[in-house]
Amino acid sequence: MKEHITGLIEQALDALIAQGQLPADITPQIQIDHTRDKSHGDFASNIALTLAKSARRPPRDLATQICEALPSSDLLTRTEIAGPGFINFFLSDSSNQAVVRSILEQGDRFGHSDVGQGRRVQVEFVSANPTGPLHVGHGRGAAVGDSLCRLLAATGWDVASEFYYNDAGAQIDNLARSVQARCLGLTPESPEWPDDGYRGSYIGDVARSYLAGDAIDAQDQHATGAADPNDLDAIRKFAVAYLRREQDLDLKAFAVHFDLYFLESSLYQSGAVEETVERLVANGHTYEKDGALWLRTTDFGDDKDRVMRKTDGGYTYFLPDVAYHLNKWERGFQRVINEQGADHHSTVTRVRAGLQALQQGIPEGWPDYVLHQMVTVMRDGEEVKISKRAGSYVTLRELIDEVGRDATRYFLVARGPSSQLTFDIDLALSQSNDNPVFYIQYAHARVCSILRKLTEQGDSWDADSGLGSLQELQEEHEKALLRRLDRFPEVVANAAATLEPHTVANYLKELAGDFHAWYNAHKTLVDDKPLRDARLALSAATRQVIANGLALLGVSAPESM
RNA sequence: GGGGGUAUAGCUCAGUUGGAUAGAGCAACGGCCUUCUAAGCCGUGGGUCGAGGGUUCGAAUCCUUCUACCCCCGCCA
Repeated sequence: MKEHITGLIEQALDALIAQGQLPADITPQIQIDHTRDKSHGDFASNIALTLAKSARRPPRDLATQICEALPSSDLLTRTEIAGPGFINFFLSDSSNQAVVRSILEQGDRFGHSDVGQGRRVQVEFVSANPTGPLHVGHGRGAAVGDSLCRLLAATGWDVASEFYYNDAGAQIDNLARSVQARCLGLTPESPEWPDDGYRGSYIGDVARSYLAGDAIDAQDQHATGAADPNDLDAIRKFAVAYLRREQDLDLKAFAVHFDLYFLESSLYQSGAVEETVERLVANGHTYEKDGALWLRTTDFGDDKDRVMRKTDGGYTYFLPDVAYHLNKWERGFQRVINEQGADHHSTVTRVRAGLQALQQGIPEGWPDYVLHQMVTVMRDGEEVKISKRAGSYVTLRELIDEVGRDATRYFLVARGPSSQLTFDIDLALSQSNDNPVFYIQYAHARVCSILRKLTEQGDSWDADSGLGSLQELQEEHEKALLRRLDRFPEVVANAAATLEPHTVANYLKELAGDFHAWYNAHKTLVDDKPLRDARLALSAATRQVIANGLALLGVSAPESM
């Protein structure tokens, strides 16, 4: 529709230029906006305002001329000049109602598009090391990352989701020593407890399971426990598998799927890390200082250079990160999106710098990052500090168990990633009725209920009849709902383009609001059959869009509540 | 000290990328269920869009300077 109006304006401008009313050298940027206030029509353009200066004409005069030059269109009933020089476009009823047919015809594909054109995109998210269960911060990453995958898939991208983790570094050693200490009967209070050991009670669970000889099958890790508390390698392997399995269960409960789990250790085994170092050295972006090997990241916008090989010969974490991203590039992902917590912000510059220093033709701003700000958790009116080492934090699983998967996902995805998020458990529990996710789901369930009622009455609904009598939809509530439904594809496209899933959540809240208002004001199952069928068509279309939108957020659309 | 983020109603937050009179939900108050699900609807009150300056037809939105809070700034990941 926007394209249609843009085309009309273009024709009008061309005509005015041909008549010599406008200078030929203007370069109009035609912008069509949805109106905020329906008294301003359905769409508005500021074209006369932006052209006023170069045309040296008062904007309202210009607007009048443009309006007069507009070709006629079946889709419009009228245009008007308003305010300082806006041109408002009023759509005909039939063009407003056409969206119902589109929705019912396209079904669960309504709102999808093909802007991605089948290009590949990789989304990496969560990427938690297997040193403990997933906490609420990981949950935000999971909710946002998974929703991004769904949005990108819906807009025509070929999406690959990936989870990257370190199964061999210092933190894993720490994990193994912590589990070993538990195997030996130590507790975090013991004087012999390892420095910086993981203190959470789950470490004791891992130790017991190890000693019991349990067999662990995770998505990508398998191990069997042994009785020997002195076999640190066996403990390490077991602990990693055990905690990976825990995380798998967390992710499963959250309905989040990964196409690939990528091990940092594989980059060492394949020689990718060494190769990366050699290329960086060969390209002359490195130097030796204090017995360490440095990368001159300041050449690429960092505020200071970074150590890549430590004096002990080991590599700092960011070097495998660079090797990993080179690997992504070499796998053919011209677009990569990394969703991570904002506390990893400093790695963005370093990884990009390392990739530039490799001189492999990787674009400067590659890869994309979506950084979500911290989640603070409130319980009993107090902030719960997240500390894996101290073992005091709220796990994702606890949240899912307490407030449900749908509410948890919705809460975590409904805010812009760049905003800090407070997850108030007490609020989510005690006032779960006020949770917006129920409000949206309720709208969906209500439509299902109407259709059930129809069936109970021994009646059935004829979609063709409904689509044939859409002109019956003349109530203001119905027009508002039609306008809202029409915007869904644009909302999806915009959310995918800006990587902001929360805009879908906001849209759904508004859509549900429009529906509830209509539902209360006007009965659907009326005796007047054409009107009834038209309303059923509108209801079914609303249900479809709610279901499609919730699917993008990974939230279910229940048929009854 | 440097980098990133945030600041909008009492609280939690939107604000369609610079448009017309800044919006929801909670909380407060008052209404609506013998009628398709009241987890709903309708109404009332509530604002110096952190502060100052700038850009222009037009700013919550862009630029700039401050202020406050959060996160990073390790040869940890």
